[in-house]
Amino acid sequence: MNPSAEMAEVVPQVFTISDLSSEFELTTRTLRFYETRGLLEPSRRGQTRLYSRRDRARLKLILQGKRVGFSLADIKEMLDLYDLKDGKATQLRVSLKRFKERIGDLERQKFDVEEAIVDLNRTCQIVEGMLDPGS
Amino acid sequence: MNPSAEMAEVVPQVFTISDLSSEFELTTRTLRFYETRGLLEPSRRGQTRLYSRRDRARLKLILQGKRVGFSLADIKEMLDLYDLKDGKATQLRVSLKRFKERIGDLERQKFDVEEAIVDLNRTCQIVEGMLDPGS
DNA sequence: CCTTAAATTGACGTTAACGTCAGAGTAATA
DNA sequence: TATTACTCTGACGTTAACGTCAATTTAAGG
Repeated sequence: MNPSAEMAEVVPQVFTISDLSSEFELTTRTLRFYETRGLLEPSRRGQTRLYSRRDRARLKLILQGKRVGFSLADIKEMLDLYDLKDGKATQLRVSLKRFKERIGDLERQKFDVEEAIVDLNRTCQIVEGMLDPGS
Repeated sequence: MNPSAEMAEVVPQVFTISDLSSEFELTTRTLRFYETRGLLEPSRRGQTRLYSRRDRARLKLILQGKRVGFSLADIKEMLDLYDLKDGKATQLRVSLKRFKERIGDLERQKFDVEEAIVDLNRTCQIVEGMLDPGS
């Protein structure tokens, strides 16, 4: 009745919540939180969550998304898109569009940060001038 | 009894809350909020707030601080430092230190953003490869 | 003086992404 | 089997920087 999980399993096929939390340095609270937000849906053995390798892969995608600044809501939408197996190309195109938009945002962000740096450097020079004995 | 404010005042000496809110494109709520946080303390005519040119100057500093990413709490501390007239050089040195720390933060931020951009560009290329008719 | 426009305070709401208990059940180990 | 060690759910808390009423007061203009 359960063709998998009864053969040899040298490589972990399932993970507990603390396996994943320690592997990715997240709290268990975070993993459960992601679940309530629909980003993960591990199976259960009784009450206890069992994460599959697929769940783990999704988690990796989630963290990648976070690293580049997507919100959890954005990430969920994109993950959901990938789950729709049909029209895959369309889904990819949708995500691609999002990615490029995000790159645009990031570049604006970079610009702002650069401006702020210039600004602050200028201010520093002024202040240093005020502190400078020669004047 | 009031040596100023009774002579010629071609240049506005006082500002209402809406003067400042429209000049700097803030809501009046924001100005009152800054006051509750101790960033501003305009005088009153009855209940009504009257902002002096000095208040306006402080507001400018607040907005500059915000632009480069300081929190309101940071800004308050620095403004308070400037108000202590003695040991001015020391105060300046303190602020200067803050500024440089902030520049460090900003540079790290810039680095992260750049990394994210690279990351996303890589991902885009992969996805584009998947969409590309030529395998 | 009357009307309308502007100002006031206070209290509660918002958003994101979790943190922090609390109380209770369950799994692994000696 | 006892004792840890882990897990579960649910509810409320947190942080920043304001936004959004609501009920009143006050100011300005004709």
